[in-house]
Formats: sequence, structure tokens, C-alpha cells
Amino acid sequence: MNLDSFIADNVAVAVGKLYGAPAPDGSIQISATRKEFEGDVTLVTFPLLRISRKSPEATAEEIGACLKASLPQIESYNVVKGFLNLKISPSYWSDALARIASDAGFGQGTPTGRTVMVEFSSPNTNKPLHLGHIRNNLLGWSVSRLLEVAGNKVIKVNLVNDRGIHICKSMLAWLRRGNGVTPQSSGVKGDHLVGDYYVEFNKMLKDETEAALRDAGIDPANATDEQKAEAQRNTECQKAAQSMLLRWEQGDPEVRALWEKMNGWVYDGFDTTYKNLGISFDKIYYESQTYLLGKSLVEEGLAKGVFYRREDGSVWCDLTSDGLDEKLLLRGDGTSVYMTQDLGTACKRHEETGFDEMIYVVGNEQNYHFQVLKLILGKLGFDWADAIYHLSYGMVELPEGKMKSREGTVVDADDLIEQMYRTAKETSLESGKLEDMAPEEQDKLFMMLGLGALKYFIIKVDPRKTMLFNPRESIDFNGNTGPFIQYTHARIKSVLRKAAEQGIEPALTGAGLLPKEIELIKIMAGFPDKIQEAAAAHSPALVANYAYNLAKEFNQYYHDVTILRESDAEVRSQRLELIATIARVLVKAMDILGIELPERM
RNA sequence: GGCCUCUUAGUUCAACGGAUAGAACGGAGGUUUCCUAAACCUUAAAUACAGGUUCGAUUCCUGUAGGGGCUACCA
Repeated sequence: MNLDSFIADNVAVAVGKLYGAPAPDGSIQISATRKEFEGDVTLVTFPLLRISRKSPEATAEEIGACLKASLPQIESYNVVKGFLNLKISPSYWSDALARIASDAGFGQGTPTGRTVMVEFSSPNTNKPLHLGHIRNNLLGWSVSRLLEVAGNKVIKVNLVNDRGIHICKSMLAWLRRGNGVTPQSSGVKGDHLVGDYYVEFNKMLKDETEAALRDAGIDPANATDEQKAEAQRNTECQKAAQSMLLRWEQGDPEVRALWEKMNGWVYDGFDTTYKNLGISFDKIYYESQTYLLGKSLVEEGLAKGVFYRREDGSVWCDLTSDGLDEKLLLRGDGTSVYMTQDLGTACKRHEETGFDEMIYVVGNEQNYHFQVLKLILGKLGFDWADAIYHLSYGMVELPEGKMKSREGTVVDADDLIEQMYRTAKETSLESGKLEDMAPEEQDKLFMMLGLGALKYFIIKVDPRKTMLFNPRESIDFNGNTGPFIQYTHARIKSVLRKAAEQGIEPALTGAGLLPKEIELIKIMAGFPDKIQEAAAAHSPALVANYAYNLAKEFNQYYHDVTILRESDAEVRSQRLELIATIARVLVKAMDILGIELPERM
């Protein structure tokens, strides 16, 4: 049991004894004592005044005295306004350190027996990954790790959008203007090459649209949106792309072969990016294989009267009673839409895995879509509809606003990783601490640091919020950053290495603890709770902030005390044990974020 | 128009309805005969506005102003 609930239970006992009535639910509020006051845990007494019928101070005083008398773990208490601050005895913290130090799997939650599926990344195959995908990927990955550490079985899946008009556009432009170029012949990464032809298509489209407008006697610069859309629809290349999509759907061997070839290039490119980011999946779904799912569900829904058919043959679900609109599920021509296949895919996945929770890591622009998805699954009678969770994250904005591919302000994922690597390299070489390190080791380190900075920067922000990313200023390596925590770890490891060289073993010797040491132990003891809290909130950001806090406290501690030079052997060994434990907790926390910690830097 | 969401130091981010709103970067100043100065210490600086609920509001409610998103027989 953790300290907070232990105290809470005893407060409940004390309240019953003192006031002869049980404390109402939620009236016992325990929190960590703020730094400026003396104590470790604090009871807020205001909610208990209804029962005590006394002033906040008197209530706090009485409960404090009662607890002090009955619990040996409480060394002292003090009352400030309505707050009862309890100071826990040092031996409790020594024991806590001993428990943490001897627990190799510290932080790993007990198995919950729950299976959670997490879908993330879900790229289109016509363009390389960009900054927005990076937030998605890092969030999906770290949430998956977080839930695993919290004791769940996690299945990471990726649903690749490998079909549709957008891929046909790349294919068409490549056929017309590519001259048979391949990633091998050009040396261009596959996903970038295909992306280049997507851009090429849009150029063709723009030229043809403007020509058409001029032919119609309209100045393209002054054309209305409707006029532009109309002209665009009728361009030759747009029609060619559409007919290519039709041929794809009919299974035309030529189109399919080209489609497979170009998608193959893209997957090779994606694999490289995923590998650089350090992420992987347990299963990859392809929309070309799932896009027909869900049609039978629509039939079922029609039979049950959940959906209805319009005169033109299209099928809809009326959600107006839920405060939403009517939602299309099947077009007049019988073809399905995104919602249809998502319904089908969800069902298929539930049949296959029996998941207890299905998390979709998708941007908040699709909030409406997932609200509807959940509602419809419920209407179809699936009791697991509530297991659907949309982990909705905010957009990544640049200083000049939203990324727009048309204006060329998209931050490419591969470029960004490369840039982070280079910045890490420069900063590291400047410090001049790595001269005796082998070049390949250095290279690994630079990548570790660059990625650490990038990942931490993105994950530390509350997923739901829109975040700002300034590529020019890059990312700092000082302060609340990944490299700060990496540096902290390297520092500890360095001391431990030197201790080992001198034959000094870390050990728990029962030597007295400094206040700062108790502070550090307190933070570490809170790790398992923090994991559970973060998992419940689906927020790796909480873990990031936790790790930063621990690292920061350590750096202050490190500055204030001597470790290797400490003359008292017992104190010295115990301090080594303490910092070794800190290093282990840091590794565990950062592992959730997908950030590696170096032995030296 | 309708629905959702956001607004905290100069900037980027924190804060289960609880104590004097925390950090970091940037600014100003300081610390290295000593285990890693990518560190540490000092200092100035913020809850968009107006009401309401509460012992207590950055947090909950209403309104105003200003961002963002959704409102496709796109995905």
C-alpha cells in the first residue's frame, strides 16, 4: 500500500474515533506537503469540518494528535491554517529506499489481465512523414509503453492508408514525368520520391486549372473558390487520376503492379523513419484490405432499424437525438465511406483480440468522427463501444501558424531527425568531453541525444493541447529537456564507475538520511502511483515531468553533498546506493518515453 | 449560423476546487584548487475581461473578446 492511502485509512479511523461519525466519501484529502512547509504528507481539513464541528485549526490539531499517538511512522505534525502537515519518520524512508533498491522490476505494475489495442501513426502512402506524424508516433508509442508498464497487455497497430485518389495522383505524375526513376536510380528515399510526384501532380493540376480558367475568360487570381473547384474537376489530369482509381478498384493488373511498386518504395522509406524514431508495431493493417469491411454491419443496422435508406439508395444514421447530425454510411452507389470501414475494422479487431480498450491516437480534428463511431457502435448493440477511446491530440503549429504543404512550411520528419542529430553533435563536440570515445560510439550518442531532445520536447506537453514548435531555434539542450535528464544519468554513471574503480560498493548501511535524500526517496516511492495516474489519464507527459523533477532534485543534491570524497564509509556507500537507484528509476521512466539514457556524455 | 476546444511571466510549458500560481528558456547578477558547469545559486516577471457558485476558483457555471477545430456521397 502506498503512503497516501495508508494515511487516509488512518485518518478515517481517527475521524470515527474523535467525532463518532464516518467521514463522507471524498472528504479525506491527502496530498504531498508543499516544499515551503515542514512535513511529508498533508491532510486538508476543510471538508471534515462538517463532522468535527470545530475550527479548521482545532480539527487539524485533534486529528494530528490522534495519528501521532497511534502511528509510529509519524514523527511529528504541525498545523497551518486548515492544513495538517505530517512528518514521516526517517526509518520509514530508509525502508522505502531498501524496498526500491532491492526490487529489480520497480515501477512495473502488477498484471491487470486487460488487453489494450493502440492504433497510431496511420500514414498515407503518398507523402513522407512530417512533424504532425512525429507527435502522433511518439505519443502512440509512449502511451503503449505506459500502459504496458501499468500492467496491461498492449497490441500496437498501424492502419496504413494505402489506397485512394491521392496515391493515384502520385502514380500518374510518376508515369508522365518520372522517366522511370526509382529510389535506387536517384538515391532519393522512397517515400520522398513518391511525395515529390504528388507535388508534381499538384503542379500539373494547378497549371491546367489556370489554363482552363483563362480559356473561360476568368483571371485565375480573381477566380472564386467555386470557379476554381469547377475548373479543377474538369482538368484532364484530375480525370485521369480518377479513372486510374477506378481501374485500381477493378483490379487492373497494370495499375495494381505500379501501385504495389510505388507503395513498396514508400514502405521502405517509412521503415527507415520508424527505425530512426525507435518505434515499431505488432500488426500493420492496410486499408486496401479493410476498406470493404463494415458493409454487412450496415445491413445489420438497417435490419435493426438503427439506420435508414434514402430514396437514392444511400444509407444514413440519424444522430440528431444525440445532438449530432445525420451521418452517411453507404453512398448511393453502394460504396462505403471512412466511417463504414472504421466500424467494420473495429468489429473485426474486437472479434480477433477481445480487447478491453481500443485507443485511437488521432488528431483532434477528428473528434467528431470518433464521437460518431462510438455512438453508432453502441446503437448497433455492441457493449464494448465504451471501450473505444480517442486519444485526441492537438496540432503542432509553427511560429507562422499551421503547417501548410501548399506553402511549403511542412517540417519533414527525416529532415528534423537529421537536424536534431547535427545539433546534438555540435553541442557535444563543443564540450570536448568525448575525445577518447570511438567515432561509432560518438555517432550513436549524438543520435541518442538528438532524439532525446526531440522526443522529450514533444511528449512533455499535454497531448490534448495545441503545441508550438520552432524549428529555427531548434530545441534547447538545457533546462527542462531530454538531454538534461540524459546528462543527469551520465553523471550518476560516471560517479558509479569511479567508485567501482576504487573498489567501493554501493550498499544500504542504515546511515542517517539528509532531508534532501528523503526528498529523493519520496519522489522515487511515488513512481508506481505516477505510472498508474499517467496510464489512467493516457498521458505520458506526466511521466516526463516526473522524470524531470527527479533529475532536477538529484542535481541539486549532487551539488550540495560529497559522495566519493565522503570520509564516512557507511554514508558514502549508502549515497552510492541512493544515486544508483535514482539512475534505475530514471531509466525506467525514460524508457516509457522511448528515450535512451547514455552511460556517459 | 450550429457544435467542440483553447487563452497562465517577454517565450515555451506546469498546477486532483486547497496554503505565498510552479519550472525552463530569454533578461540581470553570482558559483569551478573539489566525484561531469549540458550543472548549481540569487533576482525581476503572469491567471484575457465581467459576473456567479464556494470556507476557498487558474480550475466549476454564465456572458464578452480573441485563437483553433469540426460542421463533405474526402480520408
